[in-house]
Amino acid sequence: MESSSLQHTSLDLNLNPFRPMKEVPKKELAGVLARADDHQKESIKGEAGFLAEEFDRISSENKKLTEMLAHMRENYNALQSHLMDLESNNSNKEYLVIPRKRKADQRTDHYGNIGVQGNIECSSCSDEESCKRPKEISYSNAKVSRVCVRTDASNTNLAVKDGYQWRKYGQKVTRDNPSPRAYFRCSYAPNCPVKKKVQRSVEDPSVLVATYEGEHNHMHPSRAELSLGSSQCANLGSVSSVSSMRSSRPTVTLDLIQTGLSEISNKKSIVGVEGTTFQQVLLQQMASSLTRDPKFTAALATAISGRILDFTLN
DNA sequence: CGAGTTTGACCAGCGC
DNA sequence: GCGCTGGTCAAACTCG
Repeated sequence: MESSSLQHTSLDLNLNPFRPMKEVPKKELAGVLARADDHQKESIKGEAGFLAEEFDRISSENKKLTEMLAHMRENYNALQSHLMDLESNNSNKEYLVIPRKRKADQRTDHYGNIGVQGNIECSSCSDEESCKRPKEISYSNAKVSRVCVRTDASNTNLAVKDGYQWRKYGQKVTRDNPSPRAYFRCSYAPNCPVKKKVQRSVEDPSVLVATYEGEHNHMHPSRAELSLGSSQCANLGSVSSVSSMRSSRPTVTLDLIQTGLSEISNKKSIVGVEGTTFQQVLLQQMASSLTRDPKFTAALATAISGRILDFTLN
């Protein structure tokens, strides 16, 4: 995310009553007003006064909301810079929190692979007891990264397009999340040890959380295509390059609905895309919440009619 | 027919 | 030891 994504989020509702109205049929309104008698004019004026007050009140609310938004934006920028600092500090550390370590991860699977943590394989372990690891292990090669992908919540497909070729080998419903977790292996290269777990976020079912383990031992498919002259779309690159962090790692969110981009070349482009999509999502959410609010729509109708009355009475 | 997906069974680690 | 849980296997199935 980028601070620039929040630069243009003020609530400009175009409610300035003093703005010239080119689209109003003036002659038509003048004719209607001329036909009305004095009593009707009086009542219209009274109503117009009330509506003007109401409009002022709403305008001040709008101003307050705009100020609140600006304040939130400042807080967001401060948090963003703080996050960047933490991320840059963590990039020098290669400590990963391993929730569990199973013997199966060290054994050779039916693909002839060492487990995903093969580069930290427990060759020195003489027995089962000595193989037990502390929860926090220091090692430098194993990569664990997490990528969030925004998708349609109604879409049950757990596929996360990142340019690689994945083969699903299992699915499981976990305790902490009602949505199933899908397990994938990289099938682009026969001996690629990379595995991927995809599960919907508990907080937001429209977000798929993909956890990548290990490093690809082959060229990225898109680069292979690019080397052949195909430059149609860039890809995520090595997923490991997106993020390799601790358990408190920040995540990268791609909005595939908004952008239609399924593949992005690097972190920098992800940030850019996410900035614009974040702005779009924010605007959509604001618009939908406003249009769903009957008070707001009534106030909007009042303001519009106020403009018409201001024009006709002056 | 081969590659990929589904899904129930199985295995291993962990806590009690 | 037992039950719970996450991860993996593999037969059956689907699809192009």
